[in-house]
Amino acid sequence: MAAEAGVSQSTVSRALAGDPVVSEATRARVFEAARRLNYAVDENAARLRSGRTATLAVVVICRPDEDRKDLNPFTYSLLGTVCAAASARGYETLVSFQDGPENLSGRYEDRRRADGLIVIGTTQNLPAWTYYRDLGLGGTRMVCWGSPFDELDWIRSDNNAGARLATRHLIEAGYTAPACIGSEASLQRQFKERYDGYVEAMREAGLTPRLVEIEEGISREEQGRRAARQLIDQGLPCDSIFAVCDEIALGTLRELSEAGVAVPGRLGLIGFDGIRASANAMPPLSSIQPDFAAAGAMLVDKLLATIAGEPNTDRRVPVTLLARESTRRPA
Amino acid sequence: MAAEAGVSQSTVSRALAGDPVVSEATRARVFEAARRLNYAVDENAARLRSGRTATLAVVVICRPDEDRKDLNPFTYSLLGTVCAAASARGYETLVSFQDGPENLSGRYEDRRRADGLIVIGTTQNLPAWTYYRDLGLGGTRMVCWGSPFDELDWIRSDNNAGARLATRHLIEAGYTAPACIGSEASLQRQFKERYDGYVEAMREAGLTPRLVEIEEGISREEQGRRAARQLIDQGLPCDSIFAVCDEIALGTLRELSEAGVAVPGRLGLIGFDGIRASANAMPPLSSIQPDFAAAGAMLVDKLLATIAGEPNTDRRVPVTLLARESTRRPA
DNA sequence: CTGAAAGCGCTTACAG
DNA sequence: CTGAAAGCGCTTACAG
Repeated sequence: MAAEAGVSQSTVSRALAGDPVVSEATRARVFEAARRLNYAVDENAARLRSGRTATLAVVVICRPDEDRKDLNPFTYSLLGTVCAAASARGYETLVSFQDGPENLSGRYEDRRRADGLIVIGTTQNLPAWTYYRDLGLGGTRMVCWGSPFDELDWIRSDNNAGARLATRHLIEAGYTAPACIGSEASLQRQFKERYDGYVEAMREAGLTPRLVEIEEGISREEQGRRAARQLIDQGLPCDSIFAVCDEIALGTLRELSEAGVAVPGRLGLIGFDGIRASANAMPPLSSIQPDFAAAGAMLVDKLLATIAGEPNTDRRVPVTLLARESTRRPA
Repeated sequence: MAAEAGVSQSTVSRALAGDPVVSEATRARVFEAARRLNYAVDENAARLRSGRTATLAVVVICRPDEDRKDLNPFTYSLLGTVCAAASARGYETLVSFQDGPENLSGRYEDRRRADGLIVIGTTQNLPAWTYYRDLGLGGTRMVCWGSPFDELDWIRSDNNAGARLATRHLIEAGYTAPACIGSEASLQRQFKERYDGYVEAMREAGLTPRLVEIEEGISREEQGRRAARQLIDQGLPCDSIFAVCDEIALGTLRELSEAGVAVPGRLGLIGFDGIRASANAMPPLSSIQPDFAAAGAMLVDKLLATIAGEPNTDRRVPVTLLARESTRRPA
């Protein structure tokens, strides 16, 4: 390659790396030769020598034995925006889906495979999150979405603002008894934050909060179904529902629909997360949507700041109201 | 590290790589030392020296300017199973989402970043597929899902069998005039295969096929909506619909639903792809589901066979019928 | 079964 | 602005 361009190996390297010190004429000659030979830099050698990997590892935590095709679509959307944000900043992404203890492995930095780690996915896999917490405490650079722990760097939706937005939307639409299907105790800490926001908005409106606590150890959809069943069995002591995530809300909606409860007539319903499937529900589900692109960008930027040893205090992804047909329109 | 274990560098390498030639006692000593020092092999150096990357690149083609969170969920599910299959075979996955010409880059092999390439994603981006076709013709080892071209290795659903399954399901349920919302000309060649299967099943039942051709250049959902609108405007000259993909079927369902057409009473509806969102539709959408895990495994296995220079003739992913509420039950 | 030595293909001080 | 040289941390013949 150096021979083809008629320069030294060093100059080839500098030209291709965009070092401004090489002359324009030389650079052109080198690029032309590279094109002729279909030459590309061996990244293994480059990375070995330079010590930089320009790669971020993205770990998606799954529920044990969960079918890969059935992951929460929220997770997939977040994966997409994380990879896009990394790419926009010149980083490639090494992606893996992990569930059981036998395939947990986050030693990307030690192995010089990546400069740091972004961990996303289901909260419902405590052993996996414990493994990654310990790794992070051991010095691996990482940022999380959905960790049940607070020790490590994380990014989350602005859950308080979103829950207040949802609750006020119900109240402004004329509902006077919004209940919340959610949890104070779930490993998914965002649920508690959303419930707290709901409680605050209710109190401010002079209304009494009502929580239907979800059951643990079953799918989100099934949680929504069972909570709806419970409300139906109690004779529907509410006129609307704020469900703390869309997957739960979709289960709730199906159960209500099968029981013949009219939405939004008899019961208004709003979820949280703004997943795409909520638009396909009937009626289309109102929701609170985080800015997905911002979420991906914030995860990547926080990790890059950590790697560079710079401060980065952004933690909350802004959210907006998606008012669709599962809630009445405000008067 | 070698000092810590009291052996040579060569022996450390052999022990950690699992070379059966090293004695059990030595291996144990090396592993113990690695644990103490928290040592991990520098993969850049290992890969440089050995020439193997144990990595597959996975490229997801997006529609230009498409929001990363709005990709067809089919694509995300396939991404998940591809990564899982690669991981099960000892390969890591370098994932990137590509759309515009400025971020098209598939030179993973040249750069020694990966041993080969799996390309999936939307068919609706001809420049991207053209780029990858040329790359493949130039010798890059790759396998595709969704390419509008036939030149390269590909894996697809068993579209003929699936379409026949769907059509016969409608006929057996008592529908006598199933139409097809699909395409003979779409870049998505799978649509033509599905239409052909529909036509065959219709002919075998002595029925006359009817195609509602989708419009190009709009989203799948919008294609479904417009086709439904067209049928409604024609006074519904059919009693059921086979839509060639779920995203189209969901658009169709929404349009029918807004127009007050009862599904499955006035019109039966079945889609294709078995995406998760179809289960959340109201009524839940019947569909043809490819075996996603098999799809991911077949893509990876075909690529690994190509890399190893071995034959691999598997191309068709088996499909099954998902009979849900959008079609009447067979008598 | 283990060790000494070569070399994978780069980047980067250092020198000019 | 360019080149000669060192060396990143491994793996792998080769020798014993």
